[in-house]
This record gives sequence, structure tokens and C-alpha cells, in this order.
Amino acid sequence: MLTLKQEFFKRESISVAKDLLGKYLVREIDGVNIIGKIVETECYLPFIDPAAHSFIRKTPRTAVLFGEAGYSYVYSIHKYFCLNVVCEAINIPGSVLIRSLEPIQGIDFMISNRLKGNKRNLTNGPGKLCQALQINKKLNSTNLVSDLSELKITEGDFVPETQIVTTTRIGISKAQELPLRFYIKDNEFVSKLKK
DNA sequence: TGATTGATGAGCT
DNA sequence: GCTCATCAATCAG
Repeated sequence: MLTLKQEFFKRESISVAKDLLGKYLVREIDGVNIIGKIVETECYLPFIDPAAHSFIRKTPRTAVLFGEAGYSYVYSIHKYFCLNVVCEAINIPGSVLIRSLEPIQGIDFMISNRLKGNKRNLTNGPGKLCQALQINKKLNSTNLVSDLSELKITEGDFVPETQIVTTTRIGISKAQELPLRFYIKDNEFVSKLKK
């Protein structure tokens, strides 16, 4: 499977968020590939988005958001980790949060990483997918467009525009009204619908 | 099946 | 000290 080019991420983060649906997230552990298809994303805009970690100012934690596109931003929230992809040009801190995956390969491995391991609950949430794929802070600032990385994003399945659903974001306290969450219609691995 | 709630720890002020 | 882009257990119906 072909790894994406950096140019893919050097665009408006909102376009990247939509186009990432259907792509494959590949985690390599001891030479074995663990693969999930991206079925749900959220976009965090540069400068104007109060919900973005980069909003207030650049800090040691958020510095990677201001760096090269195509790199990972892994942060901890409560007890868990979440995975973002840095987009746009240097010093333009747009990013895309990977919210849920459809398990493709290495499902037994994912189950062994999670306490309650039924297939549907494996990767349908940002904290859950990081547990399943063993994504932690050591993978912060990883180059996701290099074949040499142990975490990368490759070409996957084509998703037609008509299969993409747009809603508001989940779990945030600011700018809740912005329609920046995208997921694949009718996919059973999308995280819980918002009410 | 859906809504509510408590546990939880890092990062920032 | 307070915030928070979460999860899983719990409870009501």
C-alpha cells in the first residue's frame, strides 16, 4: 500500500479531514503491520478556532502543530491519548483529529491491547484507537508520510462525496457549533452520534 | 438503548 | 488550582 505524499497534508485542513476518510492508518510493531481504515475525523482550524490547542499561543506541547505538515501530534487527555495529523504550511497550525477506525488487519492484536475486546468497541473513539494500536507520546511528532516510520498513513478505499456526512464536533466546550466533523455514512465503527 | 456521572493525569497559569 | 478534543460503568425506561 502506497504511503501518502506530504503534499496531501499541505492543504486546508478541512479538505484534508474529508479526504482522509477511507485512508489506512498503519502501525508497525516488531515488523508486523496493524491496519485500520479511517472512518471519522474532526478538523481543527488555525488561528480562528477556540477549540484548537494551538489557539491561545504556541507552547512546548503544541509546537509540533506549527511545524511540517504530515507529522503526528499525540497528546494526552485525562488518562488517554489522541492522534492528530498536522496540516497546512509551517506556522499555520491546522490539524485533523483521527476519531475512529475500522479494524482491517491485526484485529487480535488490537483486542489484546484493550480490556473489553469486542470488535465493534475496539477503535470507535480517539482514546480507544490509540490503545488498540499502542499509540502513545513516544509517537508524537512522527513523520506519517515516510515508509520508515512505525506509524504512517497510506492510500486506502475510495469514498465518494455522497458517502461523507458532516456534523458538529464531539466532546469540546468551545466553538461547538462549527460543522467540522466528518464520517463515512452508515459505517458501524463511527463513534457515538451526538445529541 | 440512551443519558448521566465519576475517575483520571498532564499541561498551563 | 483549574481545565479538558475521554472512557466505561451505571441507571432509567
